[in-house]
Amino acid sequence: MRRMTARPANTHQARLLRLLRDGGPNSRAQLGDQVDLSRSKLAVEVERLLETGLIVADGLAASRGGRRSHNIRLAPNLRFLGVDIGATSVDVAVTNAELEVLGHINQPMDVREGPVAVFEQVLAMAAKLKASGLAEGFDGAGIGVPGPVRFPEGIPVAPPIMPGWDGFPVREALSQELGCPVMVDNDVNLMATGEQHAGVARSAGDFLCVKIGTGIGCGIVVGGEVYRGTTGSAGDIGHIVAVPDGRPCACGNRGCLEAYFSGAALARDATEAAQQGLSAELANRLETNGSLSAADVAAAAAAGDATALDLIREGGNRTGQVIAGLVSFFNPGLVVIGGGVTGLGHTLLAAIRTQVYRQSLPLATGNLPIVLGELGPAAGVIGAARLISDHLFSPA
Amino acid sequence: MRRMTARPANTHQARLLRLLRDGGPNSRAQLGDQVDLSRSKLAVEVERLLETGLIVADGLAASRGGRRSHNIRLAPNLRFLGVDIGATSVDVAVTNAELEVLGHINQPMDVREGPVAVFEQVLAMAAKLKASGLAEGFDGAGIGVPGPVRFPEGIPVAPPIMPGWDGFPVREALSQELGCPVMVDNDVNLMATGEQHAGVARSAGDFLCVKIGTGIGCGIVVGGEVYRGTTGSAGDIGHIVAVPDGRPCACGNRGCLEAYFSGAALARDATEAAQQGLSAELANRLETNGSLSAADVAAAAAAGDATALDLIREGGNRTGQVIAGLVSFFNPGLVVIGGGVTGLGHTLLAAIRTQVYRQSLPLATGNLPIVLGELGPAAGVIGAARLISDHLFSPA
DNA sequence: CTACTTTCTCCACTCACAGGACAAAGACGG
DNA sequence: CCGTCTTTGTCCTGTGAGTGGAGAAAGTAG
Repeated sequence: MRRMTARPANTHQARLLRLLRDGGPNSRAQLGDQVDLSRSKLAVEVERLLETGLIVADGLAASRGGRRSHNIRLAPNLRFLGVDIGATSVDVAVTNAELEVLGHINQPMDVREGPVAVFEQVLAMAAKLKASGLAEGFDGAGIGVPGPVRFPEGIPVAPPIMPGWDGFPVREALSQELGCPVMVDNDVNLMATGEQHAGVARSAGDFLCVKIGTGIGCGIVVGGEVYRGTTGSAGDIGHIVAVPDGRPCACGNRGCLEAYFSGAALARDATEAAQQGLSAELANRLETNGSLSAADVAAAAAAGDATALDLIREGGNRTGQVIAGLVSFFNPGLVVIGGGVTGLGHTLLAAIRTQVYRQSLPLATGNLPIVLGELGPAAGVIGAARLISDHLFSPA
Repeated sequence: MRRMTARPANTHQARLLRLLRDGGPNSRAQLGDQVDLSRSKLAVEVERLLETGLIVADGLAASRGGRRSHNIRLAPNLRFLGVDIGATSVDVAVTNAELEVLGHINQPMDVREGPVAVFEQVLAMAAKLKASGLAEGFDGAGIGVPGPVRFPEGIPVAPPIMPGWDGFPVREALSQELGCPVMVDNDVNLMATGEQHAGVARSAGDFLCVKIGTGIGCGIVVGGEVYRGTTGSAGDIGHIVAVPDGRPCACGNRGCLEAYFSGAALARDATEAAQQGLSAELANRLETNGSLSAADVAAAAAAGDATALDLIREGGNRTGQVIAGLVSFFNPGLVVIGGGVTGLGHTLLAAIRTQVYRQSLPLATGNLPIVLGELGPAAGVIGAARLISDHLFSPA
């Protein structure tokens, strides 16, 4: 099937497409109220968009006391692919033009196997979603990778946990394979984008989105736009020094945040605690599973295990100390905590909150919500879909 | 005398005014090359600006092989007032429309005496500059204050070191007194603005400007625009925790950066060292002056005093550790070090560089210059003039 | 059937702007 | 001194985006 070929011809059309994406179907009159254009001009632009097939006018809305309006909506067959590549698993989802998730698959994977193997798996997952009848094809795809990206070109640069990806032209390669436009970004930035589009950060202008998974990263949003830094590594807070001359870290330095807290560090510390006989609960799980993960610690904590709770609290304290510094520096209007460890829930959140409210400036924390993300694993894929849709809904 | 009453009527005019401000006098043809407007349209806008008196056409430039061009320049009698209020002194300067400093006065002052007393002094200093013939009046004034500011209203909010200023309508009050438009910002932001306009940061898009004076602050520039945060306290890094559970700080917490390094901390540590007999050089100066300042430490260090050098190095290390964290987080393209302690020079810079290059991510530090500001005490007043000129050279 | 409301279309008019023709003013060679 | 070339600046007309009003279309309420 022939996919979306047209792009908005001007900023008015782009504006209209985004309104329809974010606000759902609308009449011409309602659109007119939002865009500050004369009805005549609006009608012209809508007509042109109808010609391109990007939007359709289907059926009439109920009357509101006068002539019934035509329902204008984005083409119902538009489909975006959202891909969120983590360190140990992939999420792939299909959305419609309104970025509603129609289907979502998660599979384990090892990012270190390199781009070729990973993309093979991603394409198979995409094919599976297609086969299930959710899409006839994709009009665009957004990809998140767990490392810094040279954004304009969509190429990972010097990613620590996925060395085989350095310099691999992700955007170009996937665009070729999928036959549609592709945009690539850091997974943390996409989580922030997702929470901004459909989650807790909907009304926030400047906010931070801390993702605690295998590692720790932070999405930075300034004035509604993701800030990526000079070389695309902004938000890479996992190796900020939390304790001067502290624990050795895998990166070669000492005292990095990730040496104290992250999915990996938590699993390691829990294993150690179990082996030292500090917690029967954890030892039990270790024996059953052969190894411990962050999820095990979460479960143990939920069961009331004191050691697990201590580990979470201590990690939260360290993380909170670092976030406190970032809050003083950046003065955000909101801090979102997300990622794989969200399962640790309110114990973690409480520890982080305590540190931030205690250490940051009162003026910066005065009215600062610190909350868990509300989209969970969907945040990344929604953010990815939003990324490509923002790109496609821009003047060509 | 009647001052500047007009404002640019549209973005084209604003653009032209800024070009003339930043690039100096120009012909219509040269302007046309820079603004991507047709000559006809350009001629119209220039004509209108000439009518308002914001620009003047004086004399003809030398021929470049054809008809001689008219020199277009900003009205030569335009004057901006730049005020930089520090903790212990004020800088006041007059600039022309091109933001060149025509006269600059510095006087000691205590910001804790409150806005009324301070403004009396500032107005006297402005009158002095006026009396010396540098200005017949001011077309606008920019003011920097050492604390957070609610920017749109120009009102300090909860400033720690100047409690008497909390909520004082600085912008409105000064605008009334001076009879011209006034803009207010944090002094650190203005230093960043100054270095961006006329200093080392001229070509930087995203950069940090760390000001080490009585306290420590950091100006954040994102995409060429100062980032102020949600409540105007962004960049307030003095009370970021450098050492968990470290030295007690005046703010009530422990281990704050300012407890380890700042003009005040350095003076205190030097006094202590002198009293403990660790340094003859410092003891000497203490006896002579009755007290020690950061400048004394700088002088002692310049004379080769080991204790002074150690103090600077140690402070630089602590500061560098904090900056390293910010560099990982923000991934700037440049870090500028400035403020009163610039006199500590390369000993300080070397310590900071060492820490940053050692602790931050290689990708973030790969091509990251860390340099001293080049404008010294003029940075703040130039930034202040730039602030008000940006405001006035915007469409009304 | 009339009065009123809301939605949408059509049309004439305005205005910003581009782009070319052209005038002004000088350099330079003969 | 004169023609030719170059650069600068002005004038004028055509075009296309956009506005705003008139009015048609399609309803509801009485």
